[in-house]
Amino acid sequence: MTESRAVGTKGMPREEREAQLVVAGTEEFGRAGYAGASMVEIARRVGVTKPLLYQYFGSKDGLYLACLHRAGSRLTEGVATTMAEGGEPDQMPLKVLSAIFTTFDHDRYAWRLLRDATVPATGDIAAAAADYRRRLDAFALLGATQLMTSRGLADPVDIEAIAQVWTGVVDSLISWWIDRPDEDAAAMTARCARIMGGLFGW
Amino acid sequence: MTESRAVGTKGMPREEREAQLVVAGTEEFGRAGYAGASMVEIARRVGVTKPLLYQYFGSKDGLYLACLHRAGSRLTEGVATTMAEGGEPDQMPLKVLSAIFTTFDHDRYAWRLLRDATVPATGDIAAAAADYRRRLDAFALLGATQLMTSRGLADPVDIEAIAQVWTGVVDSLISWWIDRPDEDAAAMTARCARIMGGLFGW
DNA sequence: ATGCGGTAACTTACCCTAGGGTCACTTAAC
DNA sequence: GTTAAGTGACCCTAGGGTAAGTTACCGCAT
Repeated sequence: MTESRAVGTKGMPREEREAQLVVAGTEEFGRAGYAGASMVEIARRVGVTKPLLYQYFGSKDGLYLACLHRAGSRLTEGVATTMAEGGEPDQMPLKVLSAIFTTFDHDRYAWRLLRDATVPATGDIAAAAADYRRRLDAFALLGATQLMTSRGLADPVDIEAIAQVWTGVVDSLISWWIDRPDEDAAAMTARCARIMGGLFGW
Repeated sequence: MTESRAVGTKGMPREEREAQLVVAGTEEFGRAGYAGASMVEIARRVGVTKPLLYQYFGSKDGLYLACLHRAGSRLTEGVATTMAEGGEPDQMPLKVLSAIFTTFDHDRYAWRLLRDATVPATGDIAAAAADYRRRLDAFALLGATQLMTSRGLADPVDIEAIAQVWTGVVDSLISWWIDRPDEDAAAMTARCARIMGGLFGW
């Protein structure tokens, strides 16, 4: 903890402090949601006061957007890379999960920012989050289509539903993981492999 | 809508008005979360003002608890009844889904109250919600255990994870359903049957 | 080496509004 | 005329947002 420094201490360069604040913000927004999170609490976590937070990010929305863009871009890039590698449709879900777990091992709340229901219904945040969700949903839809056509189930609305359920599965796996900090990405991936094997009879 | 009545109109009996307010509250809390929902907005939906809401429910927490208890008891009772009927482990998930869809066809937001991350971390609401979740999780755990032991997968931690994923699946199905008001409970159940058939190769 | 400005990091103390919560009152119905 | 349904107008606090100042560091000229 940066702590008990005298007033006016220079502290650390802006870039580094911003990174700290984005990490703290991601955790707090992820935990309590946009509406439930408090700016002073986020500042306090880093050992700094609110005005600095506002100087760097302008507003609560500004901070949220910074957190959201970091989470969203890392997520979409990671998933895009994994999907681009291709492979058996049956194997894709596990590969994608593995990529997500590895990327967010030390940042487990990030995923939740894209699916926070408490952000204002209109505005920059809603638009940005919807955009990231749209991109991820497109991947999910692609994966679901490949998986289902390989099994002769082709109703497009069913496939939409499957894609959404898939994101819900990721959601709940991450929530479960958040509550078990000792389980690392590799263990989590292995667990999912085992579970899917058992459930789908592979 | 009860609308444009003159001031001081007797209106309707308390019981009926309370029921309306609980319905409106459930929708608003479900949509925006505890932290994001506004009491005046909930009153406005019913065509009434805030003081009446407070006279009947005492506080925001009081209203939330009323909504939560209605949702939670209906849910746990419905699931308990369905689980008590017994049947093939493979068939239970669909039976439970069917019960949930039927019970909440006209009250689709109710499910979300049990899983709202924006309620204060301590206090009556958190305790009550945790209790309902605990009961539902126990059913999920039971179902997951039966399903998995029938397939020779017995790691208890894996089963915990499966149970949690199951609740996440319900969550995302309901979210998907909320966005498609024309799909009724029967259609939703049929869709799930089709999807599970395709995915699990039944 | 020292003093001295400029700048960047950071704070204290404040403003302002949204929204939770209350009071005193009005009117319809029996 | 008593009671229950309902209201307009208010209070108060939490929390988003800001203004003005304080201190440390760095580069530089002497």
